[in-house]
Amino acid sequence: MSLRYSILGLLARTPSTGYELTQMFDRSLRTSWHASHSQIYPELAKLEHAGLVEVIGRGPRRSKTYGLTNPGREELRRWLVEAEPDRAQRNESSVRLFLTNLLDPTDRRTAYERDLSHVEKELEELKGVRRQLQDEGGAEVFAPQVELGIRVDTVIRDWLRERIEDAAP
Amino acid sequence: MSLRYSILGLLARTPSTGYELTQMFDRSLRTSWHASHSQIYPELAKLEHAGLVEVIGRGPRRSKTYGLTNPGREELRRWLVEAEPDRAQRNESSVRLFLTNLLDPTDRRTAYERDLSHVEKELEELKGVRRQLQDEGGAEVFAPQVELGIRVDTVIRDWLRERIEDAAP
DNA sequence: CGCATCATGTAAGCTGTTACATGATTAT
DNA sequence: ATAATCATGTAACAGCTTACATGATGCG
Repeated sequence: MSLRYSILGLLARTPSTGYELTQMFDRSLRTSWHASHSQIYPELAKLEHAGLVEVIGRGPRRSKTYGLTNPGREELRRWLVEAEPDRAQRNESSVRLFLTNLLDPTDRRTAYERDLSHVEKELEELKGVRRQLQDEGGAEVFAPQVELGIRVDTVIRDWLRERIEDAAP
Repeated sequence: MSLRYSILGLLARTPSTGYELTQMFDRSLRTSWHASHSQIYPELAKLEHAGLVEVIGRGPRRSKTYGLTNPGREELRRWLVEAEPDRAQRNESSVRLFLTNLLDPTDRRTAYERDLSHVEKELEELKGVRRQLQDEGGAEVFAPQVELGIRVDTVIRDWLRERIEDAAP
């Protein structure tokens, strides 16, 4: 159900086209929920059918801008506050971090180094976003979420550095 | 593919029955990858067919203990070291953490407090596991992973506390 | 003997991925 | 013109969930 509510959540902030939602999933939500356009367009159609979103404008190239309806806003609120969260996770990176310890020291080091450079890159990106938000000076709703991403990535980065040092001669 | 490799990873440590694997997914891997028995049994059958695991013993109640074959061990290594990681995430808790900021202050507080008590519980559990490992004194392979879980949960806990304080009068 | 738990499986339906397909608009 | 990117969709297949189904063993 997260796809559905992620879409409602993004539309709660700004009315958007399916194409724009696809980009937002790639940018803001990529560390929470991944979705591609082939899933987003059909889901938007279902949500419209259910009366939770509606087309509030049409632009060039047959683009349709969707916005939340009041029932949509209420349904999002209900899910966030009242629905029992599904804590089940499915995170390949985390599986890898878990299993990498089974490798021999050389392979382990290779794997951890690859992960480290990825996390370092992601950290830089997030810090870039934070800087941008600070420069804009506005009260961006998702600023704390960016901060959380930075802190989590920092913890992972430091842990990876320790693992690599432990493996050193 | 993570299910497949998670199973290979667990079997690399200890030969196990499908039932035992189901429990391990629930305990050790629950923060990385969730899987239920209805997925695990068919996957074991596929892995056996592919020659990556084999039945190395039979116990009471028709139980079958599976172990890794050499090709299985090699395939696990290949995946961990050579395969390009899929970084896409799909984590409902994270979606909730992200979208909760859209709620009005009262609802937001409710949602964050529910999350906080969940994380605090999970943290206590992980610290219990760490204590156990220390008491055993052995060199448990997954001790660093437990440590990482504790650090990540600590960061999330502190972030949630800040969010709740920010919302306070 | 009855209940809990161990233990394994299957099937229908939903969710997600990859690939295919098409057309509109803008920039060079 | 033509290439890039904007923009929306569909279809086949793989992965996952929920529910159904069955039987064995150990304990009180």
